[in-house]
Amino acid sequence: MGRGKIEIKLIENPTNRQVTYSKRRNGIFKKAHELSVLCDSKVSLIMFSKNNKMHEYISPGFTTKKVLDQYQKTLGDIDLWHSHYEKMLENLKKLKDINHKLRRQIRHRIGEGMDDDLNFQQLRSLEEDMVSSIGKIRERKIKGTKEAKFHVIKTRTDTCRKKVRSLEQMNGNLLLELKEKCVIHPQFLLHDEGDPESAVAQANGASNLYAFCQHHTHLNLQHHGDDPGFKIDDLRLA
Amino acid sequence: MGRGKIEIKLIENPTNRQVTYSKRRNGIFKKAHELSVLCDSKVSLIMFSKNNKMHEYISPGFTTKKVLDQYQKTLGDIDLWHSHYEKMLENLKKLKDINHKLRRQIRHRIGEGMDDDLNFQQLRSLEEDMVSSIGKIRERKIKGTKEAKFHVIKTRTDTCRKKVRSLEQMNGNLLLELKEKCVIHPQFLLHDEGDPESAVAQANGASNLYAFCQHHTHLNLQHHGDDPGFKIDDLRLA
DNA sequence: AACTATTTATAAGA
DNA sequence: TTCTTATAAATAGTT
Repeated sequence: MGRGKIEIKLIENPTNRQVTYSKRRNGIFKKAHELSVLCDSKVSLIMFSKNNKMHEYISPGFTTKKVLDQYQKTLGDIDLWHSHYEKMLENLKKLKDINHKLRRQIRHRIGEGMDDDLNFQQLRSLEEDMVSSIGKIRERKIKGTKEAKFHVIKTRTDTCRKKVRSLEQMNGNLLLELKEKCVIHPQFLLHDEGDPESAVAQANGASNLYAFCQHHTHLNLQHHGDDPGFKIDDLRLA
Repeated sequence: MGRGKIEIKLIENPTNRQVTYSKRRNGIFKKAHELSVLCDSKVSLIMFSKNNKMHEYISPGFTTKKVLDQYQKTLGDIDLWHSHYEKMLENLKKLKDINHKLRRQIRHRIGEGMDDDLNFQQLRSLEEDMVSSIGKIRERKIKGTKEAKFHVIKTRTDTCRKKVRSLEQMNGNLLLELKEKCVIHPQFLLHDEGDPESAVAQANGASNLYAFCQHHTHLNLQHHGDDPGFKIDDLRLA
């Protein structure tokens, strides 16, 4: 309807297209409104232009939320996010349930909340169970003590060894110094020589000490924060 | 546009209205489609007639879910169910967290999972705590035993009393029978009379027995299923 | 559902 | 964007 008839296909000229979009949009909105008045019907009209600008018409006394609700209803609750939402509700309920049970269990184990819901047999079994648990904890405690003692001893031993090595190296250095002096003053050459193994041991000692330092210098923290184990994305709409 | 001009107001005649609804609806759908083709725009058109029949137009390559998503986006995620949904996600996460912690606590209390995450001090405190808890459980067990014994005694006493009452009533009945016989054979009238209190006691005994029966007959189960403590409606869209 | 006299929407131009 | 206007399209009332 206009000066000339047009084919219904994409309008290539952007300006022209924009003008047509604007005019026809208003036309549709007007007609949508007329329909909702004439026939008392509810209309929801949402449009996005090519540049993603949104325009909306909604019948008076109606809301987009109502439209969506009724839309769900009409389609029998099978579509869109509804089933997803239901699953989430279920999940929530289950978690609450589990939570409740866990809390109850703990209450019993700390000797509370047994007045209403535990019979004698259950109390006896709980007691037995806890006695055994305490046993495990004590074992663990003892094991922990032993390990701690062992650690102390091991640390002491290590420290001792380090001192020995350090002293050995020092010894080696002194020996070398001594040798140099002997070159200058050959008269000292008679002392502390003729034991090649000693020199080897000293060299190894120094080498080991160096290795030890390297080892500690290159230690890095490998722990990278906490992992919540829960991705919000997992529960978003797919 | 038509044979005559019409005012834009509700069409009272239902048939007429239905026809107009149908015609104009098609007109709008056609225009919506033309717009989406001519201007490459996305259109979502949802209508409900007065009798709640739904009709929908959606641009090709578009879905109602996409419309909704884009709608949310455009309105800045502030509207509709989105915030509600986010709250639910948060809730879910919190519950999972709490659950995790509770499980850990229980693991510790049954003497498991202590290798990585409990130091000696914590183990000692846990042990102390559990010893005290066992104390409470034992107390409770003893109390339970006493109550059980008391219950046995009480039951025995009650049974005994019931027997007494039953015998008293029987006695009363026999006495009445005896009196009747005395009317017929007055020669027996000399035995077992002249003690009015005895008759009163017997009458009371019988009355009590009746009351007891009534009491038990009218006992009803007052427990009405389980209450999940969780209303799905609470979490629906308001 | 089809027809058609009329009204309405709008394409092109300003 | 808005106004104008010739013309296409939609549709109210009728059959």
